[in-house]
Amino acid sequence: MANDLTGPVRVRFAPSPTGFLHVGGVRTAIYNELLRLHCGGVFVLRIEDTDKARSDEAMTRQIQDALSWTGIRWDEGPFLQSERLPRHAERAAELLAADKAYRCFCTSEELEAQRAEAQKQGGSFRYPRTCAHLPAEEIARRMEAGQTFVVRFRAPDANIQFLDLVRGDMEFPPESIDDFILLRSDGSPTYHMSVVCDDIDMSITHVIRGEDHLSNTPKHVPLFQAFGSAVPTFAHLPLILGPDKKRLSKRFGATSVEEFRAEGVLPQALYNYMSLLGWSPGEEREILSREEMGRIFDVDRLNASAAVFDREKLLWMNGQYLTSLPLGEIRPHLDPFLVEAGLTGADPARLATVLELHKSRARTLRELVQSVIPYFRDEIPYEADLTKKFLADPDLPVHLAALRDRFAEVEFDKDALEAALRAVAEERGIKPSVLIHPTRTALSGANGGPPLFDLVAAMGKEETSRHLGHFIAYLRRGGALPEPQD
RNA sequence: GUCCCCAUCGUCUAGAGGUUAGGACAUCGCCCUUUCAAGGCGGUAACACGGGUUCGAGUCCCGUUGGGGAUACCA
Repeated sequence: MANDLTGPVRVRFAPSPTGFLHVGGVRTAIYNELLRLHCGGVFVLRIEDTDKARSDEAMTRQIQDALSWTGIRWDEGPFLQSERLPRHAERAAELLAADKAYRCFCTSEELEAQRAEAQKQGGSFRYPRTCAHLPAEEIARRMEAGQTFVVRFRAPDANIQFLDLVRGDMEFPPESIDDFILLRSDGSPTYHMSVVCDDIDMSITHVIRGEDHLSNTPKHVPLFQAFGSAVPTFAHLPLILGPDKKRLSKRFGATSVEEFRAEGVLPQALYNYMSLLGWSPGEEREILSREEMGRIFDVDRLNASAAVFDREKLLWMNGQYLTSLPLGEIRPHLDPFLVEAGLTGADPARLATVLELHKSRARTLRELVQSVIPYFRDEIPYEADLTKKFLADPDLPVHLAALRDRFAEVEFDKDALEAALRAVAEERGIKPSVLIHPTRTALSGANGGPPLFDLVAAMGKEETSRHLGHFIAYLRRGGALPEPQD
């Protein structure tokens, strides 16, 4: 059970397609990928779709899309577990033939009653091995009579040991498991049978999965051994919690990849943030690419305690990526938001300019696109509490009119515009800021944003003049809405 | 109920017996600045509790408390 991480590994991510890929799943996939990136080897994608009632093809597709979008690449698969069921049953039959498993004729009802009784006595229920040693003739007789049976694993009576990279050497007493079911009465394999069989067939060396599987592992280990197969090394990742320290739920916002995507989170940011939830790179840098993390990934630095998902930090990190990534790289992710905002027809050059101006000011792609909408509007909506102080200055319309006239005469680059505005201010004996703030409102309707002269230059001569004209008229009307046109 | 896992600032974490307990998000203040961000500088803020072991414990052991997981012919 040496922690041998020197050679290539074979890892797998095995989600159930029962819904959207949630953040816990992505993180598991990421750690699998990082180990594969670090050690070399193969990353297998396996879809555990054996619960037909809850799985469908669309969800399988969805999970692959979500993984791809996040930037996770697998080498083999996707393998559909549902297609391998005959193989699992065949392997279970081998155990039966080798007397490492046996037929059990107890009915669910009987067992249910026993379980209820055991609970009442204050203990846990283990299958009492009622059918563990039925004589061959008895088995034959019952089968003859058409009695249904399940196939149970003959659990060994020895301590179960395995290596968990997160928690160290694990040891469980034999009582911690019972003769669990391998094949249901309809002959279909159970989860435990399927996973172990697949992990053997796919030569998985390292099983990285959620902590909810930790208590399944004592069942899986003796099964590997019963098949005479090498037991993989495990890593059980702690769960991700919500702000209430309970299992992460929808109550506190997005929990799936598609939701974060729809909010305008970049895949790089999601990948980076998720990888840091339960693992630390051992250096103080936190903004790390997938490649860098792959290089320095070290399972010893996986954390054993559950982590609270911090949406604020994710958004901060997204802002960092938005600021540092060149526009060309984020552009493809922007398109759905541009469509949503009705900006698909916008002048591409101007769009690029204003996106550039605003991208370091937004935390999400959605925010970014929202902040850019005013540049493409005929009318800028003014907020009353923003314009109040401008309305209080009776001279302002005249000042702005003068500014508008001056702007009409200058070249539209930011230095020339700034010089022009300062000149107007000086001529009129006012501070530049008296002109700057209302101009910003006239052009954007907002009180924040990029440097004013960048904004004016991006807006262009015509639009600037028009918006200033509107604002001057608005101020002259005393803030009233324009008269309706006939 | 039983079994298992976990426990450092509000949150993510560093810390492998001797540290002024470090960083990041959030928060507060200052600087920069026409504004908003970004950035820079600084502040508030943590070893759950109780026993051991040790010259010395955030670090090792036991217990308590708290949180989580598992207890299926689900995966």
